[in-house]
Formats: sequence, structure tokens, C-alpha cells
Amino acid sequence: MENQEFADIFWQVAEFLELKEDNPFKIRAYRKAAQAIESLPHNLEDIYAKGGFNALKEISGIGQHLAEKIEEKIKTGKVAVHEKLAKDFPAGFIELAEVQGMGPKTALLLYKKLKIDSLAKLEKAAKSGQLSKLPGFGAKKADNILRGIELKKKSHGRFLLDDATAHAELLCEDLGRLKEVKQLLVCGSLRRGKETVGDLDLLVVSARPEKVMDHFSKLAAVSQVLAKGRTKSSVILKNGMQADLRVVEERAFGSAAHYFTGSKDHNIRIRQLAQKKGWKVSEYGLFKGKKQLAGRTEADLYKKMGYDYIPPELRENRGEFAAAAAGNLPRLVELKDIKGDLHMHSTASDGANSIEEMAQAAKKLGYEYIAITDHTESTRIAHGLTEKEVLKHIQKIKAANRKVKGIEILAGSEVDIKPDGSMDYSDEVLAQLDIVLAAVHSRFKMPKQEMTERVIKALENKYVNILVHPTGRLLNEREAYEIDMEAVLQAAKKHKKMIEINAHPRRLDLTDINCMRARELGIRLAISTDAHSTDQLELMKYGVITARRGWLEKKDVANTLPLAQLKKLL
DNA sequence: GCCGTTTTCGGCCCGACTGTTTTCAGTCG
Repeated sequence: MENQEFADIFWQVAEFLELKEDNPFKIRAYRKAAQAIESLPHNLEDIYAKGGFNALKEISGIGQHLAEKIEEKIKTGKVAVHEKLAKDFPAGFIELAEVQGMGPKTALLLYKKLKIDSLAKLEKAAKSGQLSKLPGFGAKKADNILRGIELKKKSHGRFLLDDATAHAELLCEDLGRLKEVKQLLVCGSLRRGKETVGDLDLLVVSARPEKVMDHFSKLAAVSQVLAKGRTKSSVILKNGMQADLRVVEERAFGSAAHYFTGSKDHNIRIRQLAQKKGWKVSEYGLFKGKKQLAGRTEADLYKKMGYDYIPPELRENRGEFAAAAAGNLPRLVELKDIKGDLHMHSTASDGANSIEEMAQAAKKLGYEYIAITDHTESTRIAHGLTEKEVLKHIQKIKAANRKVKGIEILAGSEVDIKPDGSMDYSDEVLAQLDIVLAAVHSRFKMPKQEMTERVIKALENKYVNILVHPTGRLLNEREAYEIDMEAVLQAAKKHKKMIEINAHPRRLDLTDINCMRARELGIRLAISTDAHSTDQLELMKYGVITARRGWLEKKDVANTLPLAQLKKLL
């Protein structure tokens, strides 16, 4: 059972309890627990199997009662409280409460008064003017709800990091032209480098907020204005993404950046910590009574609170406060530490550029080395190379290596792990390669146990160096295959294998949370782009930010090593 | 429902914008 299944139940119970107007702090406890479960590096079932009921209770945010519910779910497959609550509400209820502009209270009211239990009924009622007749409703509110329904219909969900980055840059360029804008910072989950981004959060310092708001709401990229106030506006962009703008004075820039960067859990935590000192943290600063103690910079804020500066990527309330208090924060790996790229394709399989073109492009990025790692026979769709072909290909790579000066080109291959766990090339062929990547490209729907054994068998092969895109997920497209990641990581540790962080924004695989676990186990990671063209080599930054979210330091990442040491490692 | 070198009971993060029930509840971040 995946952790997400437990978290979803708690999220839903919270929603139901809110609809029932239950104790708001109980609701919060359910949400906190759901959040905690989602950030857990270990599988809940495994935790229970190893440490029993008490191990569950040790998880922060899980107490006696929620631990009982987790145990119940493991033993019976369901949670009675959840089932019972779900019966009290029509199936489409949670969906209704999720419509922007609606909320649980409004959803409850509409269900009681008009028996609205689906999006279709809601839309009909809003269009017919039925809604405006209710007490507390007017024409504007009905319009708002219609807009919310439209938005939900065409919503893409979350956006990939590269896409979100590109849109943020365009907005900044536009906003930056305004002379009233003194400082500009993209905050939110994009700044934290989260694998996908829900909306863009922009922070501006200006003495003329109304000017900035006017300009922002009229930008070419804006399709709808959701809200426009003196210091805060929200718009929907033409690509369907929401963008929020906040304007503050310079003296509050740091605390506003901190507030707007999040995460929500990190913010709540710092506010609680301030409270214990008798202080208060908000977007306007750190206050003792009316006196501002800090706020101009984020660094001041942390320092005054007694913490080292916490980089945005770590702000997920996953132990960063304890580490920052003790001076134990990791020195996170940086893009400039990267000395090479160990996973890319050429025209020999499904890449767009030749070996030499890839090498030249990598050289421009300042790399010392790259590995050309084309596909193998079984991946026919990508024109994988047969054993005979790859032996010739190795010679071509070596020739290119002699020809292109100033960068080492390693002869590699992204070798299929066949369904039985054997490699697509014989050991004799694998032995000829400088570097061997192992990857699953077929039979994604295998049962978890089989898939785990399949991958572990590949890790037992002495020629394999790196397990690449270890879960096979494609964000917004394809779920990860079922695999016992803890067992895979243990096997990687045992056989001294590396694990890839695939930097492509569609993959970002290994995930941040599993990176944290790999680091704990002392496994070496490799950040690679899996580039299929020269321009994709620049996707490295997304892999680095994922590594940073996983608390990784330079020493944890193989391709920060100089060539000689890397070769020794291989 | 969780949690505790101020508490096993009594707290639980902080503020902006909207619409409308003219003083605030609901929603959102």
C-alpha cells in the first residue's frame, strides 16, 4: 500500500469534517497527519511491520487515534470513520468544495438548500439565477462560481518546472520594466524547486503598489483578474496558470519573501516557534509587540530567530529547523559543482545530435566529461542498438573522444533491464563499456514484488554502474511503476551502485524524499539530464534543485568528481 | 486529534480580498 493512499483518506476525512463543521483543530490534525505521511521517506506499512503500532505514533503529527486508523487500514484495507463519513455526502461533494470561490461551507449550504451534488447541477443553478436568490448570494458570487467551474474544466493541474520557469521569466521581464518596481522575486513552490508548480507567486518592492497592481492586471499574458486589492492581486494567465502578486515595502521584503516562498508547513512552524518566544511572524516581519525585530532580509529573520539561513529548497518542515538550530544544515550541492553529464543520447538511437555535437555543447557548459548512453536492442521504439551495433558504436565514441579536445567522452549505454531482471547485453559486451546505466523501459505494470526483484537483479550485475530513472514516472503523464524503493536502495548500498536523479522536468526521478533516504544510507547519486538533444543538456539545473530538496551535498553526487576520480569510482 | 524543559488540559499561524447579511464570514495563500 502506498503512503499516498493513507494520506488521501486523511485529506478526505478532513474535508468531510469541515463540511460537518466539526472542531477546526481536529480537522487541522487530520491535514497535518496527511501532510506528514506524504513527506515520509519510508513506507507506512514497512514502518508498521518493523516497529509496530508504537513506531506509527512516533511520526510527528500521528497520535494514538490516527495511528489506530493507519493500523485499521493496513489490516482491513479501509477506515470505518472515513467510510461512514463518505456515506453522508454525495460522491461529487469533495469536487464541489474544490471549485475556486466555493468552499466547504458554501458547498454544504447549496446541498442543503438546492440539493446540488454535482458540478453539472452547480453550473445549471448558477446559470439559471437560482443561486442569486439564496440569502448571502448575489449576481457576482454566482459569476464567480461559474468562473471557478470553467477554470476547473480546463485546468491542467500542476505545471512542469521548466514550463513554470519560462512563464515566470516572461512575467518578470514585463513587470521589471515598470520604474515603480524596486525589487522583484519569484517565490512559492517554484523558488523551492518543487517537482511541479501549481501557481506563480511574485513579490515586488514598491512605494507605489497601486501602479504595480494596475500594470500587473493588464499584462498581455493575463486572461482573467480574480482579485485585485491594494497590496495583493491574483490573475489567471492565458495558459491556465494562476499568478499571485504581492507588493510590500522594502523593510518587509525578507519576511514577505519568506512568507510567500513557503512551504505552508514551514511557515506555520516558524510562527509557532516565534510564538513560544512571545514574538510574532507575519509577512510584515518578526515582531515583539509593535517593534519590528527583523524583516528586511530572510537571513535576518532566521538569524534573529536563532537559526542558520535555511535555503528555500529545504523549507518543507522536514527537520530543517532542528538542523539549522544545531548548525547542521547540509551545504547543498550547486549547479557549478557539476563536472559532467553521465546520461545522454545521440543519433545512434533516439537523440537529435551526433556524438561530437553533444560533446561540443557539453564543453561549452564547462564540463570535463560526458557519457554517451544510447538505448539497447529491446527498446525498439528508440532504435536501440544490437550487440553488434554497439561494439561499432563504442569505436565511434572513442574516435570522437580523440577528435574533440578538452572533454572526455565516455562510451556508455542505457541498457534495458529485461522483465526477468537480466540485462539486454551479455556480460562480454557490458565489459567493453566505460559506463553502464540500467533502466526499465517495458512491462511497467508488473506486480510490485516482481518489479522489485527485477531491478535488484540488475543491481547485482557487476558491470552495472547506475540505476537510472528508478521509478519510471512521467509527471502528469504516467504513474511510477510499483516498486519497493527501500529494498532497491538497500540493494544499491549493498552492491555499491549509484542511483540517478534524472533531471528532465518530466521525470525528476529519483524524487526529493527518496534522495533524502539515499543520503541517509550513504548511496552515491548521479544527476543526469538524459538529454536527447544539445539544448536539453541545460536541464541539469532541475536535477540539481531536486538534489538540493533531498538535502544532498557535493560529496553525495558522483558527477561533481573530477574525471580521474570519477573513472576510479566507475 | 495532537502535543508538552512554561501545560496530561488548553492551547492550536497570520493576514488579504470579496461580497454583502453594514460589521464580518468565507475563502484563499
